[in-house]
Amino acid sequence: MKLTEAKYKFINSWGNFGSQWGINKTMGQIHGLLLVSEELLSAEDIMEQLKISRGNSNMNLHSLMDWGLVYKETILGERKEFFKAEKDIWIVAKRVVKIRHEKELLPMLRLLSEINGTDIKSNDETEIAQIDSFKHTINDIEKFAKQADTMLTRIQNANENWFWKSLIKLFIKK
Amino acid sequence: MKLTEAKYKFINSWGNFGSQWGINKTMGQIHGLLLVSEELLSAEDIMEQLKISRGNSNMNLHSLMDWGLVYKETILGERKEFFKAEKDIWIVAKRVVKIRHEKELLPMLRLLSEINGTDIKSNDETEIAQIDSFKHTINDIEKFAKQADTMLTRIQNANENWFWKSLIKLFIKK
DNA sequence: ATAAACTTTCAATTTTTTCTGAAAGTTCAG
DNA sequence: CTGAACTTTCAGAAAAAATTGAAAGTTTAT
Repeated sequence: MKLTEAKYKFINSWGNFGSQWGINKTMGQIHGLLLVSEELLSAEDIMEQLKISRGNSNMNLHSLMDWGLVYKETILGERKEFFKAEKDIWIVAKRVVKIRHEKELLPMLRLLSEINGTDIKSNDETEIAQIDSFKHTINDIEKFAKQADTMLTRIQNANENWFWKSLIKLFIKK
Repeated sequence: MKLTEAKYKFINSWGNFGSQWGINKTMGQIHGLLLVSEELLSAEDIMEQLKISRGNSNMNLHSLMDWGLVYKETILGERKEFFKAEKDIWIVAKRVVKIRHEKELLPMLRLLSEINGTDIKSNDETEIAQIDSFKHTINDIEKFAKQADTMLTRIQNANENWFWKSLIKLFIKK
């Protein structure tokens, strides 16, 4: 296989992969391209290599920077901005987990706790009978969500080697 | 708060939540509705309550069944099909993890191993210098993906209480 | 102060995804 | 059989998401 071909395959696959993780396809492709590029790339390089427009390139680079997956760098004497990817996959995963935690789990937790904290009333006979079961369901979900929340928070501060080693030990000891 | 209002809020939020987990909004809403309904619901009930079309209701119920999140039931003497949700959130989470594992991680693993298993060649001087670094990157990613794969596979067989208890212990002992 | 080099923005367009609803298909009681 | 009750399908419509590209904005060297 040619290097170019391998890179191309990887970049595309990384794009699809990303699009299932709340990162759109182009965003994933840009990250993929930067992952397999040793050199820094400019917005223009990216436009050319991925055949995308200036605006698209710019917008997604900024999203990637917001997510903390890509960094901006300057080369002395050059006017342009250059970019490089975070290549430590553990860090990449932690960043993705962090963002999704904030964007998805926290709002859900807020809602669940709001529902659980409110008195639920009804005038209708049939409905009154259902209140208990409803509260029970919501409560179960909240418990689960809280466990997940604790977990995700802790992963933020975990060290990779320790994390995998411990997890594997955990599952083996079973 | 009225029960109806609380349910409505939950269903909507569950829909949005789902749409970030590879489950489209309506699919999430149907699951949410079934989660907070004690009784079995028919496709028609769902259409009415969520104000969606027959086709939409049918299609998404089938997707939910494919995911293993909803079951079909029959009521003796009734011609219609009725549905109920899997209410054990641990099972729900495991099912979602399983599907995403298969749909997302496995294809990525296949690609990575393909790339890692192939000899990468090039005629271009500059490219030759890059091959090592490329292989290194892909290899790192593959290692990570394999760890995740092992983990996810094991979660499939884990028992909820044991899982959370062990994980929490793990993070505290740190 | 100017212009070249570069970045950002955003309305309009394109692409992708989801939804509708009517028609076709199935099942079953009589 | 027949037709009523119910389910499935799918082409077209609608909605949502992503992309373009040109214009506006910024920065820097001179």
